Amino acid sequence: MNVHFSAQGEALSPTHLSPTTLAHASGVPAHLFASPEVPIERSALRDALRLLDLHAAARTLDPALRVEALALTPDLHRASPAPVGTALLTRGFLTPHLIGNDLGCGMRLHLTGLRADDLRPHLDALERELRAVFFQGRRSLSLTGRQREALLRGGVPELLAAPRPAGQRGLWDLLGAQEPGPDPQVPFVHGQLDGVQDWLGAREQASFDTQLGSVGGGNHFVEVQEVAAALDRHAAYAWGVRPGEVVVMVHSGSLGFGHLFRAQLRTWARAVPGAPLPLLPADRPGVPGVLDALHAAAHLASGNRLVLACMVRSALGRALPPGMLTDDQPFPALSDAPHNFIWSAGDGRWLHRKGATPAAAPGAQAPHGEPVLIPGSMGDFSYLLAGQGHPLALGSASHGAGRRQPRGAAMRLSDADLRRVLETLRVVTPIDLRAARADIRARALSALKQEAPGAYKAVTPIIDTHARAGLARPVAALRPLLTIKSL
DNA sequence: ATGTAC
Repeated sequence: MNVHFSAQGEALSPTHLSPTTLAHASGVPAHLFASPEVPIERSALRDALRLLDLHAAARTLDPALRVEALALTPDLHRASPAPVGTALLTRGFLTPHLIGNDLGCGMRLHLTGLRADDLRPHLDALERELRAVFFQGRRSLSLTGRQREALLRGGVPELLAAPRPAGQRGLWDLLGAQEPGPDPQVPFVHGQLDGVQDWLGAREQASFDTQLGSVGGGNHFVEVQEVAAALDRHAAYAWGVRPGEVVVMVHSGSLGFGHLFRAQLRTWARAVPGAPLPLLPADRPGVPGVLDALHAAAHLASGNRLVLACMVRSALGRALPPGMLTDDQPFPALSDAPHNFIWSAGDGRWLHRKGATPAAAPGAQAPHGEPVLIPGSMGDFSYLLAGQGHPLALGSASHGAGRRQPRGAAMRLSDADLRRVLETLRVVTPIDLRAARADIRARALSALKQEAPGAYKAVTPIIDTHARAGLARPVAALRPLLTIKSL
C-alpha cells in the first residue's frame, strides 16, 4: 500500500497524484483519493479496508455474491461502523449499515435570480423572517394521508400531483406557488411500492407534518449564499450560476421518519462470520421492500430539502421590498442528491455511498457533468463542481470537508472564542443566544462548537484534490450570507 | 443522525 504514516499515526499523503491503489487479500480493486494537503487517519483507512472482508464472507453464503470495488474520497474520516467518505460496489447483496445514520441525507441548491448586492441591505429583515418561519411556528403543514403517501412513493412530483383539499393552507401554499417543475432528483425509480402505506401508522401520520420542514441537527444547515466566483465560466453559464447571484443551499436528511426505513433495512440483514457488517442478500425471499424503503427515505429527504428551500424563498419574499422578488419569479433547483444512500444499478449490483456524493461524468442529461455540492464548514465557502465520473472513484466525490476533531475535542473551544466566530457570521438558531437562559444557552453553544470551523478540515485542499484527481471540476465558489442551524 | 422551544 503506497500510503505512509507519521509517528502519530496520521496517514501522510501520497506524494504522487491520486489515486493510491490499496492492496487487500480479497484482490478487490480499492482506491484512495488523497493529496499531500489532506492528511487522513490510519484508523479510518484500516476500517475502510476491513470492508473488503465482506467479499469472502458473502461468498460463503453464495459464490455469486461479491464485492466489486471500493473507493475512498478525499474527506475520508473515521466513523462507526465504517468511515465517512466510502463508496462500495457489491453484487447480489447489500449491507445496510454502510449508508450512514441518516438515510437519504444530501444536498440541494436553488437559484434565486436575485443580486446579492440588492439583498445585503435587507439581511436583518431576512434574519427575522427566517427565524419566524423556521423556528417560531410559521411552518404548519397539514397534508392528507394521501399526500404523505404520494411524497413517499414518488417524491415531490407525486406530492404536487396528489389531490389537494379545498382551502388547505400553511406551508403547502409555498409548494403550490413555486411550481418547482421537474426535479433534478429523478434517478430514483419506483420500487414495488405496494407496502409504502404500511409505513404510515397513526403515530407516523401525526409526526409527519411536524418533521417536514425541520432542518435537523449536527452538520445540517440551510444557507443563503452569494456566488463569489465562477471558476468554470462555461459550466457556470450553462447552469445559470452568475457571479453575484444569491443561491440557497440545503443540507438535510430524512429526519426522524427516515429512521423507520433504516431500521427496517437493518432488520433484514444478518450477521455472517468474518463479515465486518451484516449482509442482506438482495434476492432473499420475503424482502421485496428493499427498494421501497430506500426510495421512500430518499423521496422524503429530498422533499424535505425542497420544503426547506421554499421556506427560505418565502422569507426572502417578505424581507425584500415589494416587487423585488415576486411569487412568479423562478426558483429552479440546480441539484439535489443524497450522500448517504444505496443505488441499485438494476443488474444485481448495488452502489453504497456513506458520506460520498454522486459525481457522474458529462452525459446526455448533464452535458457539463453532474452538479456536485461540497459544503465547507460553518462560515466557510461551499463549492459547486461538475462531476467527472472517475471510474476508480465509482463516480463519487466528497460530501464535505470532513471532521478534523472528534466532537469531544471540539467542545473544548472556549465560549469566548466561539462567540468571536459567531460575531463574524450571521447564524440563525432556534434560540436567541443573547437572551436565552444560561443552561439553554450552554447547550446551544456546545452544539455549535461541534460545528465550529476549527472542528473541520479546510475545504480548499479538498476541492483542489478533486480537481487534480479528475473527480470533479470546480465550477463556482459560494460565500455564505446567512446560515440557519437547528441545534 | 433524530419535532420544537424553553
